Amino acid sequence: MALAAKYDAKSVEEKWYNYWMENNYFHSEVDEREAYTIVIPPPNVTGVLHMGHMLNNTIQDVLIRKARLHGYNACWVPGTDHASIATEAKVVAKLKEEGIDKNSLTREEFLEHAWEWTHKHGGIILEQLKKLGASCDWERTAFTMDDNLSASVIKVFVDLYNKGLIYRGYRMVNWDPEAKTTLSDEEVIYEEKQGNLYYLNYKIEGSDESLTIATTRPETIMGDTAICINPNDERFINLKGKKAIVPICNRAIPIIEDEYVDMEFGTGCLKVTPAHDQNDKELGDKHSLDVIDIFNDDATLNSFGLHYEGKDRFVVRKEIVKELESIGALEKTETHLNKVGTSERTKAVIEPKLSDQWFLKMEGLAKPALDAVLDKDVHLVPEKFINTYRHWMENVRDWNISRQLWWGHQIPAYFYGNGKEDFVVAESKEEALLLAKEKTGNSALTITDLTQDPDALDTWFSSWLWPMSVFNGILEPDNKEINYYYPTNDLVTAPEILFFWVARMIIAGYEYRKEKPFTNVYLTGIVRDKQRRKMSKSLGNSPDPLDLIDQYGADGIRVGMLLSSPAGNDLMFDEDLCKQGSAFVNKIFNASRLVLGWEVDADISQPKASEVAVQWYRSKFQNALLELENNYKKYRISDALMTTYKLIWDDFCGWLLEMVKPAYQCPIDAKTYNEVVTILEDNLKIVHPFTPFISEEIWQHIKERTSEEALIISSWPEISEVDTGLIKEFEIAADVVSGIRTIRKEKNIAFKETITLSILNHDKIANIFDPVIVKMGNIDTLSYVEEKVEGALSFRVKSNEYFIPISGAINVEEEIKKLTEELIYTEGFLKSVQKKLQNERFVNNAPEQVITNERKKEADAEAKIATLKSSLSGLQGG
RNA sequence: GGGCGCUUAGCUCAGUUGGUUCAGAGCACUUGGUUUACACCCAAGGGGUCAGGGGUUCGAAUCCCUUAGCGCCCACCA
Repeated sequence: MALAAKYDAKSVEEKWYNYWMENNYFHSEVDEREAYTIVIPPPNVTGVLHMGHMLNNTIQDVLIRKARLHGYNACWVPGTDHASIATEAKVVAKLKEEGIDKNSLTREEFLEHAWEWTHKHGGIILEQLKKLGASCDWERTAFTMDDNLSASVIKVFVDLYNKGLIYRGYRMVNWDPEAKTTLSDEEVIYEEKQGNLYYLNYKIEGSDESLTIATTRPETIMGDTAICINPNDERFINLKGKKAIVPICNRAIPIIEDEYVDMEFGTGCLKVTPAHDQNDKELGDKHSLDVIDIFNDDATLNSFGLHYEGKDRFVVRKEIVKELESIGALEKTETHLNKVGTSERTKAVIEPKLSDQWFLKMEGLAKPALDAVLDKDVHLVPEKFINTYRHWMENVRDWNISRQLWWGHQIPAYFYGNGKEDFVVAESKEEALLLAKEKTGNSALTITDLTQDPDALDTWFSSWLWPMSVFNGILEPDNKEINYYYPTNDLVTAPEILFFWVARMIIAGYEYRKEKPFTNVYLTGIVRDKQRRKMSKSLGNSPDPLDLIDQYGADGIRVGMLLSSPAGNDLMFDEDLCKQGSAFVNKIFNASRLVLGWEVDADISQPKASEVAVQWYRSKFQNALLELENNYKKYRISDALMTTYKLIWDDFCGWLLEMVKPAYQCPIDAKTYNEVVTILEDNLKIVHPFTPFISEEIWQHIKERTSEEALIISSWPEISEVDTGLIKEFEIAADVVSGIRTIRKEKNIAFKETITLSILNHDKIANIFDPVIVKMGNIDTLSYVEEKVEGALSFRVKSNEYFIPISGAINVEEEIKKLTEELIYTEGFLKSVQKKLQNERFVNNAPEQVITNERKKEADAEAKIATLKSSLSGLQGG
């Protein structure tokens, strides 16, 4: 069956994806081959594909397809993440639309809605990945809340608790009043915002004096439990030991002294609100101050807020400033730039809040994970991230792992009483009961006396186990899959989650398998638009990936995305890149159509030009294979693509096919045809990771193939020695062809018109590619001459001269001018080389190789100058 | 405030340990061509003081110092 006149990406892509699926090529089972494993960074279960996913997963697919071709047992494990806070927020919003308030539901009822939502929207993103061509082992699709993955999480929690690494603490945490949960430090984004610094007067108890403090948060004065000054501050000596009266609430609070206070900032007087500021909390602990929490969970004021009770903190801020002004307590207001923490998910301004939370001690755990990266046991690509990683790991703080959410893994802690320590941690409630009985000595306890901690675990507390839990390596640490697939090979992810996820996976890997989870971490950049803005839903500057696939084809997008995406550098996405990608696909298609459309005649012998052309291309191909190996080894995927692109576009299409192409409507000899088809097949193999669909399409068109012979499971071409001499010799021939084209253009000689070429060289050795020159230059006779050809146009390649006699007058003046320019340039060049060689210090210090090269350059230039001069004198004389 | 990185052609980027004509690639651009696979084509061509300044060296895009601009990470200054 001949190839269609036009390439139809859509039907071809669907056809081959189905074929691959039907034949189970993506599926991997443990066998005797070496494994090559990638676990997908699990996208949010209810998310949709965005450009970042496109880039990320294209790279993973390139790597996995290449590994598959290399004969590895390639396994790409797909899956999704329950994304506790993001998903819960979506479900809450959806319920709200239906007029249902989350608080009116029981946990069980809410979870039912959440599961319903998950089943409805979950996995959409995985279907989208199929459109991209992702060759994931779909039978292994995992979800962080699958039974065994959940059990793994619980088991790990219990284990870490028993090791004393998980503890419960009353701490200042980041509170998201919108989602009504705590956040880890990493989930808080600090933004610089223009705010105000308010100067407030506090009266001194029992006197007419007052002091002035500066604060950015006047609404928190109801929570003030002290004023703090620096003991060395002479301005305030008279205040020592006295008390100040908080305006509005008229409460007396002590004036304490601590060197923590910066005498230069504000007024040198600080109000202390231990319930709502980390530093104030520390001061409070140090000086045993009262703690007054004035906020409800939604950041409205509680009864301590007096007449502001029930109002939002920002409303109160405005109103209280007015009230303070009216009673003369507001000294002045200054604008002030400060960093405001906001929730990564809800964008709400974070409120520091004291509460009981679960923490994981990180310091000891982090050590092996830090060493692994520093020792390059785990290799970060690009390496610039090592520094960032080290900095974080050396300063790692305890991880707040509890969230006040329902959607997720419920913390396996069971309370049997109201005391702070009245709980046990166990994998099941039954087990918990036994432990509780043991701990309390109260054998009368029953299961109903136990209440499980309502909090859920941070999402990352499940994803940090991902490379192990997808192979069930936590529950069954010795199962054959985990032993076979782990450690995985490459992880491809965004630098944004280096700490959230990558670092923690390394930590978990060493803790639970005494081994790294992966060998290489390829960190992609952020996909931005042409104006360098991050692509985001809110900006509306992100194209819909599926629309792009419709328009340019999946192969086209894959190429487009990879054309400009060096590791760790952001990708400036431009749809023109996709155009270039689909143009490349089109080029492959048309070249194949040409080759496969040739009529073959077994009786014609192979032309010399074809024979040498094929030899040359094989060398170029080998050379490209070497380059590709190097590119892939360094994860320079864009470079690997460009190497392949140029090989196919320029060398294969531009040169090889033109050199072996038979005359119009003439058949091709069988030998050349077979060789070119084999070459085409090799090309398809190396381009397959980038453009899986078109390559499989052409591959299957070349001949009938069994399911064992599909391109996707064929083999990467073998590397053999490169004939660099052949490549160099060809370059000379190509230069000659180029010289001929230039003359044709200058003199307006149509390609159809044949010309005669005479070559004057000193050793008279014919270039093996002369037949190519004849064909590509449309030469009627090519001959070697001993003397210059009079009245002919000429050009030089290296020290050879090429003459093309032209009927009709040649412009002597013009020729002289051209030759003179060339002469001047060459002489200048020679001079600079000679200057170098005459420099004693150069000759003494430079390596021999460099000097030899310079001498060769000198000799070449001298020879060329001699040729040019004799040509010139010939012209001028005649 | 601390740390890290970046700045090379109109755009996106290469440029290994300083050394061949090293100032490159792709795209874009200009000019010309095309009934013979592809205008998603072919050929030829223009275009950069390698951010500025200083230094080391026989030799610097490459190493060192410095200035400017940009980006990222970390940090509790009210």
